[in-house]
Amino acid sequence: MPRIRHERFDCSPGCTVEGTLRYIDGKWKGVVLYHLFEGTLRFNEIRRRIPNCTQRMLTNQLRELEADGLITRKIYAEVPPKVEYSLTPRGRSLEPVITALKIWGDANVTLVPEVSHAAA
Amino acid sequence: MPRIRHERFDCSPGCTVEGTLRYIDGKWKGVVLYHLFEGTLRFNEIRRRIPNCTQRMLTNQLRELEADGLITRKIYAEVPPKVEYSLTPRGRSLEPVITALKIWGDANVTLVPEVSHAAA
DNA sequence: CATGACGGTATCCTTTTCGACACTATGTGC
DNA sequence: GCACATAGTGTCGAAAAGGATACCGTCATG
Repeated sequence: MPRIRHERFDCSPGCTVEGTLRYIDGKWKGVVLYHLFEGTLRFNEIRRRIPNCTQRMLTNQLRELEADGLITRKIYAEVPPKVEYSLTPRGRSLEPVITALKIWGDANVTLVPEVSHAAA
Repeated sequence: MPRIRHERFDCSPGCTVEGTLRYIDGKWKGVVLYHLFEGTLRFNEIRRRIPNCTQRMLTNQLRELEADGLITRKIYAEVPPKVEYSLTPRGRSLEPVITALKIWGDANVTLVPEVSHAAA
């Protein structure tokens, strides 16, 4: 959960940039959203796509995304539990943002093991 | 300084999304970059544009942006110190990303004082 | 002589984040 | 009767991020 970056987002024109970051910040939110653009996924399907994320962390990130109205959680009252996650329209509207992030990353981040101050 | 999100960015296709976030995460980096798109700015010019950011924090953010090769720092050996910050080409290449962030924020974040789990 | 502007540092402390690990319930397969 | 899969929750502790505050040197101005 990112800190509350500001109380209001009108302090300067660039503030809404931070406002958006508030939603997609959180160690795994970007990737989770990215995978949900493919379509609805079950909990463990997401887990398998993001192996480094612990179960607890994934739950947290999903809960925050849900609280922010970006995804919905659909529970099936079945015997082996089944929960499906999918994007809300609001979540889907983030697609250009995630795409921009991915394009830049593909061009500038690709397979860089240590990025600058990682050693500090 | 954001934690090292992954060691490598090839774990899944969405990973470069996180890779990009690594650069613009940090409480004030997004806004700093945003303001530098206007053009070169001196230290205190940036400060005045982001009043809620403490001097120490601003210094930190600028140093990290510099270490990541997104901005350059030009020191003039003058009597009242003068330091100018401007974007590198790499930093400027983030413009579509910041713009996407801003567009979404303007449409979805505008003037929301408390955003969801802020009270938690 | 004191104050302010400039561009920072250093130190301390609190809050947040995140990872490890254990634990839950139910039903199925072996 | 035991393990496994599902989708979680709870607790603990370390590390990182970030805020508050004080301090630095120099020159100009009042």
